[in-house]
Amino acid sequence: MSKQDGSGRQVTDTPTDDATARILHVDMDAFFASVELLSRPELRGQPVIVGHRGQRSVVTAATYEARAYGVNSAMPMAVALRRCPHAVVLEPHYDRYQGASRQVMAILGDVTPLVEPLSIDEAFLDVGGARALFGPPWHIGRMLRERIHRETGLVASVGAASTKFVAKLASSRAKPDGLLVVPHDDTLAFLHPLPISALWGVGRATEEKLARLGLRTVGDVAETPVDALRRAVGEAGAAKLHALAWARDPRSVTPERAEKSIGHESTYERDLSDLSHIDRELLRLSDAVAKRLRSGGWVARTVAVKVRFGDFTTLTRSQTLPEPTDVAQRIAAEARALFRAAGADGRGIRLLGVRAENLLPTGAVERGLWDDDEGWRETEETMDALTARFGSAAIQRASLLRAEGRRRSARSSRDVGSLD
DNA sequence: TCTGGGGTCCTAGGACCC
DNA sequence: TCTGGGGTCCTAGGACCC
Repeated sequence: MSKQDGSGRQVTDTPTDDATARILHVDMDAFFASVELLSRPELRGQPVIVGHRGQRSVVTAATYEARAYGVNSAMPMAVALRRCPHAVVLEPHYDRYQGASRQVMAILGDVTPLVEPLSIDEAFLDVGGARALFGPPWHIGRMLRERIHRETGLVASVGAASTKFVAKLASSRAKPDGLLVVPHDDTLAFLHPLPISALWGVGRATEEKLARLGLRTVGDVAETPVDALRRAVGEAGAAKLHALAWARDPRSVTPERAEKSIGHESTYERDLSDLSHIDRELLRLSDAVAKRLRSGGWVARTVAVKVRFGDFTTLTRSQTLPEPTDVAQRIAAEARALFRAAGADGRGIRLLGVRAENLLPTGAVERGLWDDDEGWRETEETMDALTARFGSAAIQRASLLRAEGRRRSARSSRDVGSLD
């Protein structure tokens, strides 16, 4: 591992020529707040919070100066301002963050096409093939940090390791404004002393379950038999946790990932109770969903609504449609029916949400590529056309659906047979 | 402390099929 | 006639991540 500065944090300029650390995790520091400071340079060095000032709003982002007062993302704004009354609160500007994100992702794309954006402000890179051009991972990390700062005025931290999971841990350890390379041979020494909450997928609930088994560190999880973990966190969770605790993470960097659902939701300053108002909101949310479906080239087979009441209890209801849609009125009609069937009216509504699930590429039905009974019509021409238009990730999903279509087709022909 | 909005993944039960 | 085990889909809810 690279050397450390006085605070125990790894500094950036220690050459570590280690080709095993081929996965980079690039994570922007206090991203939204930093973007805001670009247009408000006079606020540098002050505690700044990004978020609405509403009764029910939360902190979207905070500068490190604000974090020193115990202010964090997702914290209720009221709490944040109690902790740091003199903080400057700025309204978010998502279009600016999108723009900055595109700039940063473009810089990453100059190093390798193997860039997988994880969110608006972080991405994985596989630099295994970029070594000949750009040098070892630490050198690429340093170059990226410099370029990002020079060209956008923003600060990124970078972690490098042999797996995604450890690379991400490395970048968070390097923050703020740092670079940390964890060579393969140092991985377990780096990983095992960390608290279990460092494991991906371990939040408060899982942490408490594991604490009941007496587990505190990642090393503790590594030494626990999978069977014992399974009883605490279930089948998939146990396998995943145990693997991660031994730094086994087979996930590769995959640049294109098809969306699986598209949704919008709103929390209201005052609870809604008027049904016509609720219907208008469901239409507004459905319209936003439908617009994004159409611009992404999707139709949805399933519509889901989410309702949160004044007491914060939450329910979801969903319905798979006889035919997929990207039409706002159709989605809204389903959302309204689901809302009524849930028996939710009469109580104060704090939040409404509409989500489209089970997405299919648009035009598949109309062009005869998809049939509700037969699924995908598998011809070379249709598959080529689909791949060209939607990318391979969408087509992977499509072939799953095609298999489903075959089963359904088999079922319906049996049904016909039984009627004879 | 009193809890946003965008998502993903997992579990569990019932329906249905072989 | 009564029965088992395995698989998938659909739905609801919950945990988690940024």
